[in-house]
Amino acid sequence: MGSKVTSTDEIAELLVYLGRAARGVDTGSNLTSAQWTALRFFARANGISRTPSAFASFHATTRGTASQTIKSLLAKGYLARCDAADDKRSVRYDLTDAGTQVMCGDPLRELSDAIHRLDAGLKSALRLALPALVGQLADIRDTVAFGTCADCRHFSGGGATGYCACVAAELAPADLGRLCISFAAIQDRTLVLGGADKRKTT
Amino acid sequence: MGSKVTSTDEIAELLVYLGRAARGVDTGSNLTSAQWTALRFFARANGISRTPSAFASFHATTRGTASQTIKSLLAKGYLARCDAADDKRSVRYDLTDAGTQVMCGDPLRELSDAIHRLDAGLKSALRLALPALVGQLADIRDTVAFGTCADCRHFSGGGATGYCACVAAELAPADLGRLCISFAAIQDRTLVLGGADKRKTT
DNA sequence: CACACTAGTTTCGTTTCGATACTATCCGTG
DNA sequence: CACGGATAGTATCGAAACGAAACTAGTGTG
Repeated sequence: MGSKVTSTDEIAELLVYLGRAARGVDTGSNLTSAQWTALRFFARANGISRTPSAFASFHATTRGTASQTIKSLLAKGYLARCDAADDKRSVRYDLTDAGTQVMCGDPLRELSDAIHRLDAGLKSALRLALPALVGQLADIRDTVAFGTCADCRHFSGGGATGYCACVAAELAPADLGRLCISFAAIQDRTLVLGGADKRKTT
Repeated sequence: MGSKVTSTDEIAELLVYLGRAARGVDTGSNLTSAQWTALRFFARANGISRTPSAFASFHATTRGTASQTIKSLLAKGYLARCDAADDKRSVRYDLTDAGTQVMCGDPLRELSDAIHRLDAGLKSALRLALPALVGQLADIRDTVAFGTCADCRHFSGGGATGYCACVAAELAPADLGRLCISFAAIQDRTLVLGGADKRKTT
């Protein structure tokens, strides 16, 4: 094989291309690409997911590297250490006010603008297809996926609040719709392999 | 300001996430992420686009870095220097047999598989939405976009052959459907999902 | 309580990448 | 034709990003 190019391959290429192009140009506040990804993650993840380990698996890197990235953001004053969990090993990082401030200059905004300009049909198609794709990929790799409650198998109930079968509790409105490390994609397919919670961190 | 999260932002995040996750695990043939991207590009670009400069703008990097990546692939014997243009400054690189061989182990295959498993409707939606998105992004940034003839404004005529208004000539079948540096996106694409509203597997 | 395991951090060496400078070639203008 | 200015490609260097490994500390299971 190798020489036959299907539309599937083309889609894959475009995804990689967009993912790289999305890094954009850093205007002003000089953060590196990794730092932006981290800041974005901590801005968007729910309480139980704002940890170095969770960010490491989200960013597909090691915990050591993740720790370094976080440290640099701490030094800049954009993140604050905030350990308030029952597990004393665990550390939670929150965005500071300066952190939320600087997020306004996120270079990803360019990509958001481009998406915003898309035809509404195309946009909602993306809104459906991409989470599904993330789920498929995580399934193939047998790794953790990330996603938000709306696409999560653990979630039930709609409206302003809802129930998460994973933490076994009603969700705070603030955490609803945020990135979650315990996310498990809803699969259209019937071939789902069993485990609801498959985690693997090296 | 920055705290309201729209579905647009979610899409952008997912694209970045997928783009990074798509790097996959390198099985066997140890090429770096940049080297894979280069190899993929030279495998998929048409004649006038297989140059260091074109790759540099495709990969959103500098010509110097692009040159280095290419050099490493030359050393491995996956690319061959092949300057046959009228412009003596310009250099064209082609994949060697070993290069096409090694492309079979492309880690991007995992992502392709994931796409392949998607519902057909979602997949064709991606096939429409992503090129449009690339076009919008290039438009906002005022940079070059990359794409294939099917989505290109310069292209007309269908079937096995077609006319490219940019090179002002009929295209060789081999170059039809390959990446082109002179690509210009068709702007107003809308999603027309046929009557078959798909929700199920296969 | 011993053992295995996980969370987080630090250190170190490799690799990668961007900025810069340099050469060769093309092209337009007088 | 000569002379700039622009463009294609390359080489060099320093900063950073990253992965691997070692280390500390807390958890939980037998």
